[in-house]
Amino acid sequence: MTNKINLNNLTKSEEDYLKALFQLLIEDDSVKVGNNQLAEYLKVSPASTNNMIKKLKAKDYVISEKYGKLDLTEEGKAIAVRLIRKHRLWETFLYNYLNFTWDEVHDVAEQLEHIKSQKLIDELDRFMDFPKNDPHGEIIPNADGEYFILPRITLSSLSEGDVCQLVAVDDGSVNFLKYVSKIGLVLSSEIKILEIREFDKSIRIQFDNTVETVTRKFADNVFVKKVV
Amino acid sequence: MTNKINLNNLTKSEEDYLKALFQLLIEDDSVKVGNNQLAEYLKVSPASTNNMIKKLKAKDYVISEKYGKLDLTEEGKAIAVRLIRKHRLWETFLYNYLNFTWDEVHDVAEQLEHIKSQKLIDELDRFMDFPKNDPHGEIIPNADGEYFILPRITLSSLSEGDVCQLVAVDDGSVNFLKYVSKIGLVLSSEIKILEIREFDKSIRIQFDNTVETVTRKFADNVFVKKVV
DNA sequence: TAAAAAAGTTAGCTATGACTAACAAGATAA
DNA sequence: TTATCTTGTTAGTCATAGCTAACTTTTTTA
Ligand SMILES: [Mn+2]
Ligand SMILES: [Mn+2]
Ligand SMILES: [Mn+2]
Ligand SMILES: [Mn+2]
Repeated sequence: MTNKINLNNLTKSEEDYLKALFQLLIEDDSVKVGNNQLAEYLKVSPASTNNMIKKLKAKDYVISEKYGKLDLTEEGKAIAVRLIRKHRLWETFLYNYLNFTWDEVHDVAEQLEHIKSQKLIDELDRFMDFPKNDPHGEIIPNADGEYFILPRITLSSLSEGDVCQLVAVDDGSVNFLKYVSKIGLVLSSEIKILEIREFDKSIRIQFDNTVETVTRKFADNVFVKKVV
Repeated sequence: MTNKINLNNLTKSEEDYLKALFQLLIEDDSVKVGNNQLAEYLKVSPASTNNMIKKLKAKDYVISEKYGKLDLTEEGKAIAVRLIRKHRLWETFLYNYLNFTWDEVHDVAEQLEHIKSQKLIDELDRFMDFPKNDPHGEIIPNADGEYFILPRITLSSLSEGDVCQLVAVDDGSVNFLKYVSKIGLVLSSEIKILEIREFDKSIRIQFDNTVETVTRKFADNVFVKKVV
């Protein structure tokens, strides 16, 4: 009787629900996650999530009381972290070896993360010499299933005159990523906040001798660490 | 209106059926393929294949008359060939870059061949510098969808005294492939037929200073070209 | 604190892709 | 040529995973 978690008898859907719940639980730190919120995140109906949550509770991956909020068991979390590890390793492979761009990697990694083979992911990791971060700057969970969150704040939380360094970008929107690339921002870019316009909260930033004005919504998706 | 075939709206099952039918049609050259034969090959019930064939006929990938034999349309064939291309490119990647063994690649490639991304497969091909053969010796169909069959005969078809070179092995059985590796046979091995025992058709062969006796069944799965 | 809104649940439907059991058509053999 | 076997088809069932519509519970607001 080993202690190893069996990742191999979950459907693609079950995996996606566990990963989504994990991501909602860490995003809104300590804020409870509800059924409808999960439904909206996954773009399915509340009836669908309610149904799946029942199944995942029966399998001891999810905990919740009737009409109550959702939580993951340790096993549920472990499965989610392994999926995130696979997702980010594949994104790194596509980006570093197969000429995929920032905005192209996510959708294909969404498919590749469900391939069932422990050896495949171990060897991919070794082949790339155990990368630490994915192309969007996020930390890749290690083989032991340890999940670390990059210390970061959003660009929108800074004040005029602050200087920061780009550490990660949200990879949820292709259009956003194309936009980031187009204006020339890359990981580690040093960004100075020139001006925050009170009227619409738009922000004038400077980096690499470029000056751009970006919206608050844009700045919410850019993660930085403060330098000055 | 382009001439391109849309590979992206087929389910995994539909793809597997088209590929299976293609492989049966080229294996038993010109011999007709029936519903039950396809069912046995795919290890599903005849009712299941009958059902799927109806769907594939409606989509114009398969041709057949009621109670008649099965055939693929040009479009059906093109989809099958593209799947085989993906399968063999992934096997090559796993074998050449990720330390997978001969017998390990097939099952994972069965999953990877269904990932939907044209760029992924084009770039994987380029990354490996356009390999011509997969790890079992089979020819990888090119990007234009051309399918070539390796000129070959089975080891079992040779006579005493013949000398041949191993060009491919059947990749259907893990146990068979492990056995081939264990006795030391590799692609391009030069094999001499020392003796064919009439009693049970077992064959004594010699290669690289090794002498082995193999069964007829084994020799049926070893593909060679005659040297002498 | 009662009404309204939001959140969660249930019932019943659909599609896909398996299955078994019963049946029909075609091929083979006596 | 008729009986038998093989092959193919159909009907009906199940599991998975979606959906809508109706309902219940909880939370918020007036
Ligand atoms: Mn991603
Ligand atoms: Mn996914
Ligand atoms: Mn194979
Ligand atoms: Mn397949």
